Amino acid sequence: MRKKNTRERLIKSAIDLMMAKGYHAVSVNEICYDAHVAKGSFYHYFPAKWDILKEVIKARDDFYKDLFYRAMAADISPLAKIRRIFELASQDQQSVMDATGKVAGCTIGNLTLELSYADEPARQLFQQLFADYAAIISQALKQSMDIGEIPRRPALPIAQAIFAYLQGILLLAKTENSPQILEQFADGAIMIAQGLKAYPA
Amino acid sequence: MRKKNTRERLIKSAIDLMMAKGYHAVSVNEICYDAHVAKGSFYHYFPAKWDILKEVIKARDDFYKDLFYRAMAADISPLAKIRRIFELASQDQQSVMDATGKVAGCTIGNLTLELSYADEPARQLFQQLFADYAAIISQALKQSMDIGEIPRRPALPIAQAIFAYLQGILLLAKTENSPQILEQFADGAIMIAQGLKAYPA
DNA sequence: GTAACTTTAGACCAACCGGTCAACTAGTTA
DNA sequence: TAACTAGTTGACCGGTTGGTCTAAAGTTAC
Repeated sequence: MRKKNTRERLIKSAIDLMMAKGYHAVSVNEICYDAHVAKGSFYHYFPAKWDILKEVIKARDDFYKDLFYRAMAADISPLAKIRRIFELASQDQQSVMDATGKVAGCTIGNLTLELSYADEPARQLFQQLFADYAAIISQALKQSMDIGEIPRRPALPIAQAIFAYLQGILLLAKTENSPQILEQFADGAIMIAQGLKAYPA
Repeated sequence: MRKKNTRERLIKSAIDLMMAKGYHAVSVNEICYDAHVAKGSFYHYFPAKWDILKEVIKARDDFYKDLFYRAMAADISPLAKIRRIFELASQDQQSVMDATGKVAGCTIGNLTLELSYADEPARQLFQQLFADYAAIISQALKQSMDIGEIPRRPALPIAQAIFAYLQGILLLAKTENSPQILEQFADGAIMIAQGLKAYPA
């Protein structure tokens, strides 16, 4: 048969389903049904279920990195860029909610919680991704220090704290099923940026 | 036969396993095996798997509420009480790590992410629990305002932000597999307490 | 036209899932 | 001691899981 976009459709279905329900709660059959693909085709493209999970993580990571970089590229003050991350995340959650009726939270964070206890390789992968996001935030913090917007001090731990705060607010938005919460609580990140000292070495 | 502590053993095993692996990833068989109980006995005490999950949530909620109240009861400044929550959480994660080699994170937060998308009653339960924790933190914030430690303003949203931050830091501690992170980043909560304004009504 | 190769299809597999059930055991009461 | 009851057991149920496999269909090259 024609070598159509079967693989892409499978990945798209896997993304949609795993964003909503996580990894274990989504079955291979379910992905295949959603993508209108037979099971044999699934295993033609992916050696195991784990392999499509990697694609899901990659796709979501790309999406979030783009979101972060969009915030960084805005022509606003460095601190406002950090606030912008929360605003863009709020819009993202709003669009998911419009489509599904539910706030899904951050797929990366969700999968981290689900997998990183039992699956050490997965934990290390997520650790790396977290470090990437913190590094992006760290850039904005350094810019902010350069222009005297906030006091100069080690930026990375502050960036980690802000990213953790973002994840916590995403969890809150999920339990409240309210995307606006991300905007409402964005100021917390600014407070951390302004006030948090580096943690003791 | 003797009406021993079968029920309690099942609950204990369920707590241990679900703290580590979540809900879906733990099977009834696994709980029974761990508790040295036959499957029939499980369903003698619990109508369904969901019912033992409720016991797990209740037990962990009791534990965390006790942790929060211990922090509140300490003879220290209100802001220091909030910091104390992070210290106690750090000790808790450390003890879990000593026993299992892994940081488990907050069971309530973990189960929230796993269940609250597909299971609306569960989501509402977690929403209530979150509100309870925020209410406790809110008390400390009000005390802090009373003594002029922080500026007076609506306490509840600030408490919500601090609780969200705690959850985010717990996620970070889990990905880094490092309990100390909770202490290292406790200051972020103080920054939120000092600086965050109430969100727009 | 046909050979070689890729893609698709779904029946099939052992293992496991949550849950049921009838038989059985032990302690309590009469 | 006989009846009753609470507690225990594991075989068993239909359904689903992740994953396999063979055969057919589509595509390409000669």
